[in-house]
Amino acid sequence: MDSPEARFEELLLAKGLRLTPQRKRIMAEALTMGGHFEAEDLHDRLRKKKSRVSRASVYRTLPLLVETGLLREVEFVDRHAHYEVSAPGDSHAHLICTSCRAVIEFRHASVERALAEVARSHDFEDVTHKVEIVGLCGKCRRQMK
Amino acid sequence: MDSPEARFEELLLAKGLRLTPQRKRIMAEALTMGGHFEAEDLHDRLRKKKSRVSRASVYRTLPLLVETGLLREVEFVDRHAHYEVSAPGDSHAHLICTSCRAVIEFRHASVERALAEVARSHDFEDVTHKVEIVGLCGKCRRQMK
DNA sequence: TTTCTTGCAAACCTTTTGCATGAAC
DNA sequence: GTTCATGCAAAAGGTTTGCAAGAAA
Repeated sequence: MDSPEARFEELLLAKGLRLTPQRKRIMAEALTMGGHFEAEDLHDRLRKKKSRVSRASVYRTLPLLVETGLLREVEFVDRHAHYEVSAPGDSHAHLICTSCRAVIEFRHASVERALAEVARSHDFEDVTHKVEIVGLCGKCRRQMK
Repeated sequence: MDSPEARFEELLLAKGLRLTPQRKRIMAEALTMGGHFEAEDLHDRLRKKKSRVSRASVYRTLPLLVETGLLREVEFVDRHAHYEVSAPGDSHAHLICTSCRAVIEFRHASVERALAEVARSHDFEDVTHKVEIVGLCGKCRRQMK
């Protein structure tokens, strides 16, 4: 597997796009973001570093990073985009508590296996998938009683 | 299982809310929507029927219908809410083609089973879950080559 | 030099909200 | 009568876009 930089460059090349300092900075910073983040978080971090990149460029670059596979879009309870760094082979999903808003990651081979089977049986190429269980965590459930 | 009307009334009662003509109309119309729809679609249909209900009331009522279990929120590729009528026990998920935007429903018992197991093992109550496979359908994949 | 990219600010679009009026209970 | 809901229009808030200036190839 190539380095992130190389993969990003490759995608840009393939699309006839240019490798600009802004895109480099956005990519580099995105890869250092831990956990989930949104466009605004990334833009803030860049601004604090005096890495002058416009909000528009951040918004324009994020989809490219997703396309490259360096980021993944996650979390759909909110109505705006959330991202996380995408470690290949490290697919996971989220349990979201509607009461305390906790987000618990989970990994479960049999979910993955079942989804792979679904994609195969529908002649569908699974580029990415999103799995989210929305409900109540044990703590909140107990507090309600 | 009670009728939709009864279930909705029950929820309103439980929350100290009122059964208004607007809420009734919105519920009735929502249940006749086939496939996926958005708030605006529902509002349009009501307007065409000269069923005067404000957009605000539609937006305020949709979450109540989801809470009642009459509707389900689906589809998260777009950034705004999509709904579908929720037939109990008829949980299903979606394959979404990023090229032709086709949305294919699928049902797969082993996905359901795996998710139930995940919820159980995390002491989590699964109120609803969302499963979406994003990628390329067979037709688009072949056209690309 | 051509084409793509940036940054800015304005536009967009869905959703939410404040407020006065009106209706359910 | 109280409390809640409605409708309107305005605000909100994330995201997109038109455009002129500037940079990559």
